[in-house]
Amino acid sequence: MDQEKENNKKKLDTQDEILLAALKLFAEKGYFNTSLTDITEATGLKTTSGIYQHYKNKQMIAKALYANILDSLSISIDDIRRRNKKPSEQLREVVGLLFRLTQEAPDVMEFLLVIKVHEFLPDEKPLLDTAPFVKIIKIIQAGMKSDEIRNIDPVQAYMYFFGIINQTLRMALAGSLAKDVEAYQSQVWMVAWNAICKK
Amino acid sequence: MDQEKENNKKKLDTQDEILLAALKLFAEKGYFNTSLTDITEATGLKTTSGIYQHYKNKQMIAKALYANILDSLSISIDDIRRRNKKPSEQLREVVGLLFRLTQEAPDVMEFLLVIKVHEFLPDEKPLLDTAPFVKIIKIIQAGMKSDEIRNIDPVQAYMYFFGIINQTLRMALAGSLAKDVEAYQSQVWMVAWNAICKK
DNA sequence: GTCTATACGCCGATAGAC
DNA sequence: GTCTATCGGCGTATAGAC
Repeated sequence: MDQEKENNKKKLDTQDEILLAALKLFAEKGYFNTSLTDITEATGLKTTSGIYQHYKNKQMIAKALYANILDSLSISIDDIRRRNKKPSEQLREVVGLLFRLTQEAPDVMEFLLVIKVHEFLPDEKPLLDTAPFVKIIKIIQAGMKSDEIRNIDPVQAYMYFFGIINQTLRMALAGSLAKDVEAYQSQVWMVAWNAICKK
Repeated sequence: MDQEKENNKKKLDTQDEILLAALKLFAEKGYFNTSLTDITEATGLKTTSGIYQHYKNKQMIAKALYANILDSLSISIDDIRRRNKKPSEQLREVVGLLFRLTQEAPDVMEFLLVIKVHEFLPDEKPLLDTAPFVKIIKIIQAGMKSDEIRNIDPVQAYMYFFGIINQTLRMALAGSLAKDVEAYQSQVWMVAWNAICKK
C-alpha cells in the first residue's frame, strides 16, 4: 500500500529508466554522441557500472529500445485492424496514430523515421521487413482487393502514401512547420489518400 | 603535355581524393564508424598525418564535402531554371536530376537524403534554408503565380511533392526497390505532380 | 608533402568491495 | 544492485625527421 503509491506515477524499474533515458538522448544527440556516462547520469545512477547489471553493453540498450518501439507499434496496428473493417479506415487510423506519436512522443518517431538504426545495429532487418510495416503493406493489399486502392505494386503504393505522411512528420520533428503537426493531419491525409485511392 | 595526360582521367589532387574517399565511407558506414585511418587508407596515404596537411580535422573534411555537394546541386538547379521557362518543366528536370544522381552518384544522394548531417556538423543551417532548397521553393512559388500549381503554403507543396520523390529515392538507396530507380521516374513524377498541380 | 613516432583523452568495460 | 577503482584500446591529433 505504501508501495501502491509508487505504482501510480512510476512503476519504472531501473531497466526501463535506462531505456527511457537512452531514448531521449539517442533522439536528441544521436547514438554515437551519447556516452554511457550520459545515460548513467540521466538515469540517476552514479557510475556506468550500474548499467551493466541490466544490459550487456551499449548496443544491447539500443537493441532493446528498438525492439520495444517496434513491438508497441505493431500491437497498436493490430488493434487498429481489429477495430476497423475497411482498409481506408485502418489506414486513416494508422495516420492518426503516427501524428499523435509525433506530437506526444517525438523521440519515438525520431527513432522510427530519422535515426539510422543500422549504423549501430547492423544486424537488424530492414524496416520494411519489420512486423509493423509488413502489416501496413497488408492493409494496402486488402485495400486493393476491396477496390478502394488503385491496383499497383503495394510497395509503390506505400511509397506514395507514406512518402507524403512521413515527410510531413519528419519536417514536424525538425521544427520546420509553422503550426502543430496535428493541424496538418486532415489535409495531409487527403492528399496522401488521393495519391493511391481508386479514381 | 606529360601533365596533360594526367589531366584527362584524373587531375585529382590529394585534397579531392580525401573528399572522395570520405564521401564513399561516410555514405557506406556513417561518419562515426569511419576513422581517419579508414580515410587515410582509402586515399592511398600511409598514415593519418598526411590528412592534416589538407584539413584541420575530421569535421572539416565533412564540412568541405557537404559544402561541395550543396554547391554543385545549387549550380545544377540554376542551370535548369535558366534552360526552362515553365515551373512545371523546371520541376520535372529537377526530378530528372535527382533520379540520375541516385543512379550514378548514390553516395551523394545518401548525403542529401539520409545522412544526419547535424550529428557531426551541428552548426550547419537546416537543409531547407540551404541554397538549392530555397531555389526549389522559389520554383514552386513561381508555379503558383503562373497557375500551374495549387495555391497553398509553398512548404506544404514541397512536402507533398518531395515527400513522394524523396521516399522513392530513399527506398532506391536502401535497395528496397525491385527495378532500377530510373524505371519509376515517370510514374512517380506523375503522382507527385498530381499532388500539387492545379486541378 | 608525406613519413615515423608518439602523446593524450575518452569511453567502453571489468573486478571486486559494500 | 549500486558503488570504487582501474584497465585497455581505439581514435584523434601533434612534433619533428626525411
